[in-house]
Amino acid sequence: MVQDDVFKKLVSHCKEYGFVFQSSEIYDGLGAVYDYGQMGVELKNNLKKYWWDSMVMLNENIVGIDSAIFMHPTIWKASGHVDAFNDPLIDNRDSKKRYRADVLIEEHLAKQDEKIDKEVQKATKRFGDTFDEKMYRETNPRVLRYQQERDEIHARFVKAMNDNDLNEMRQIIVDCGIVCPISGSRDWTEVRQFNLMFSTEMGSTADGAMKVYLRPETAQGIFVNFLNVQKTGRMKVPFGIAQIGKAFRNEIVARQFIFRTREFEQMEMQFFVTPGEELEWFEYWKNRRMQWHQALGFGAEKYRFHDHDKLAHYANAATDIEYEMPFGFKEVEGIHSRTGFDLSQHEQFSGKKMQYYDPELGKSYIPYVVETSIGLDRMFLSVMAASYREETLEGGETRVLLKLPPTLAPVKLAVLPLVRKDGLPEKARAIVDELKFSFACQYDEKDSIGKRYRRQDAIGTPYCVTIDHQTLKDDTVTVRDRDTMEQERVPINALQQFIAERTDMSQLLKQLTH
RNA sequence: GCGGAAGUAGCUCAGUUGGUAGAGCACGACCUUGCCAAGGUCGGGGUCGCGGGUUCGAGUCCCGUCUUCCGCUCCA
Repeated sequence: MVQDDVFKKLVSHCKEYGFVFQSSEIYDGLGAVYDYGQMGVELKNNLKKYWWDSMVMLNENIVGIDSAIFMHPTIWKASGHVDAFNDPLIDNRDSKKRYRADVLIEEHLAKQDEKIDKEVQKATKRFGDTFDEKMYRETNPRVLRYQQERDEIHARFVKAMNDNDLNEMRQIIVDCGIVCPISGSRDWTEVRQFNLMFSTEMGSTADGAMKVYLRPETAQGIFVNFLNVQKTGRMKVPFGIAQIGKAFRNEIVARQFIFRTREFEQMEMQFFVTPGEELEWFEYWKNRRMQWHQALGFGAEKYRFHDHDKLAHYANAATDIEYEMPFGFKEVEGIHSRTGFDLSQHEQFSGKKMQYYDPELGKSYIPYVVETSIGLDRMFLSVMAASYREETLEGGETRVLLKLPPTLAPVKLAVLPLVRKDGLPEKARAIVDELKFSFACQYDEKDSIGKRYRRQDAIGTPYCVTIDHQTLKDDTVTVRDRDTMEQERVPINALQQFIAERTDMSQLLKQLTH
């Protein structure tokens, strides 16, 4: 309830101060699509830089690429997305619940298996040691009948899935008398196909256009360029390829502000290793990635790993890094040991060898992949949630501030003349003109100095430089710290260094190297 | 997609039994003050989410629709 409140305020704050706007707002908005405003884009760019530098700059065996959003449609067959991202869905009219039709049928088949096993178990008890289970399964009329029913349904189900026959799937559900677990009713809607991939057409429609997809993940752009980068970059396993880019998923339900959107940005790094070493590297990247998050200083207790119990078909280890959002611990980053699945698939579908010749081992192999994949928009949300504060000051006044890591702040410093006369504005402008080549600066002379400080607090500006009458005499200014609200006097010619050593990206990156 | 709630100025909200839209903050100009927001004067800004309907008249009642939030569902 209280947390809910905080979340609402955060969303309002994002809009009011130009961080995040709803897409197409003047046309009533477009569902689950958001735009980043003048402050948001700066924060987002800084997050990208933090990630990119930590990957590409700090690791000599990691390089970046920027692959196109459009890719050959066969790539999505090879990756499994065409099949896996196509769910046949069915609704129960009484409970209003939605199910995956294939899951309902699979569950029914599993129940059928249980029934048979029960019969066998009963018989085992009855006959004791002399019981021949195999014989019993093959000859007992009741078991045979159950088994036959089950096999028939199974055969129909497999065929329906292969043919993508939605009507048949519904018919199986009806024929099996499958009921909704909630309502117990058999009042089912039609089965509808829901494709999580957006598609469009490439080329002239007159002479038969090609259906192409908007990529549902950036990873495949890395896999299909694996050999290009390895060969032209003379990369040796183990090495990694990093990429930041947009991806698109037509989510059935996309909610919770920018946590789940239909158009989103990923920062992914695929690390290619010798098969057999992947689990060590998986551990290595788990720790490296957690360190990256925690270096932001929001507190270690805000993060946790969530290991997957159920692994995807391509993975042999997987974990999420979760951050405690106002609505609970939520996945921000995934780390997966993807084995050789992706490259093998592309080898098979493209007919091209996707192998690496290892000079040390003296042989070729398909490298295994350890993936780190972070949702930039989620990361953005976690940073905003972690930074948003409402403070009560001595004297009962309140202030709203974004306690952003200075390195990530959209504006590094505001330059403020204490009064709008006596040449102070001119002096302030001169300072901005000098520092704007190094830092994102803001100049503000409107309203009282206290009000201006609060405005900067609200967008997370770490330092406010104030020009007063003493400045005119000795060329010093006061620098006010966002978090402590304390001021210190700094000579103008020392400002550049003062701000740099507190806001430069290297300050954050240096925490990662030990 | 289903159920529930909501949508009035940039933000937070008020608006009576239906009678032609308000407040605070924010924003702009000027004056004043000058180191932690909310002094003074003046001003800009809303076809009340959108579209229908009922009515002499709809922010208010009815229907549809869009968007957001919560729950369900989904998230290889």
